[in-house]
Amino acid sequence: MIFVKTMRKLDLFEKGQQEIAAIAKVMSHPARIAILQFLAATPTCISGDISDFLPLSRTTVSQHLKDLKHAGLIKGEVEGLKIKYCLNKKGIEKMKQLFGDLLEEITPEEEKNCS
Amino acid sequence: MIFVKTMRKLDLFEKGQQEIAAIAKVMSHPARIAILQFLAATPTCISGDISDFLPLSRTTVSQHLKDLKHAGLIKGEVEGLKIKYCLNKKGIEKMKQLFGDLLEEITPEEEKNCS
DNA sequence: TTCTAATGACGCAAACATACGACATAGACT
DNA sequence: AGTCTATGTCGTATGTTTGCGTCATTAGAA
Repeated sequence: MIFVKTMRKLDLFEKGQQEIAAIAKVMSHPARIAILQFLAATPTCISGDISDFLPLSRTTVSQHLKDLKHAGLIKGEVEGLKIKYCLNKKGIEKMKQLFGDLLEEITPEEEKNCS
Repeated sequence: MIFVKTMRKLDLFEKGQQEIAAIAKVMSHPARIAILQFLAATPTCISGDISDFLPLSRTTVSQHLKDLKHAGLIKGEVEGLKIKYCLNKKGIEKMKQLFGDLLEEITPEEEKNCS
């Protein structure tokens, strides 16, 4: 493997670090947060009225949905012409555990503080 | 405010969504995760042997440290020529709470699942 | 069959992130 | 003063993300 100066070096890190970074990246845009919240709050797993709900074009929302789906945080289910989206319990749980473990690991103990 | 086609629309979202997205963005690179873990594991808040520890150039690590500092997750303290870095308890706690609240909010209840 | 509506895929332009070498600075040590 | 060392800043090349318009597809309606 040849590394050019500007090549990303993500894979030089540990698998756990890569995993949490990947899931954090998905959460790093307010639109995707908003989509997750919308799906959590909407009892009937309604499809792309998500586009109407967000201040973004339908195309852009579709893109964000793809990212969320790819990360395993949501699921899509065809229902005639429309598509029902909803949270993927398994993916959300996974994320919860990843973040939980990390946050526990990096909780500072008082005596280690510099100032 | 004029929006060109390609302008980011981050500020069209709610403040809470922006906050969590911003903190998630900081966590979205394995190098920064690794730095936080290193600081948590190193009792003596050691400075830039972080660069030696990571498979990145000193300049790049410095950049990541700046990002973490800017996000309030770490602190730097000058000590003669060297600089002691360590976790910022307050920032870590804040992140913990933000993620905790969100994860609780988007926890799917069984009956809402599509499939 | 033909029309319409919901959606994803493709491709572009602007903005942003990553990585690094080269330079600048500032403390410590002759 | 000069020199070395630890560090940050700047510029720059390349890669990635965001946002959207346009197109193709597919399911239902007429």
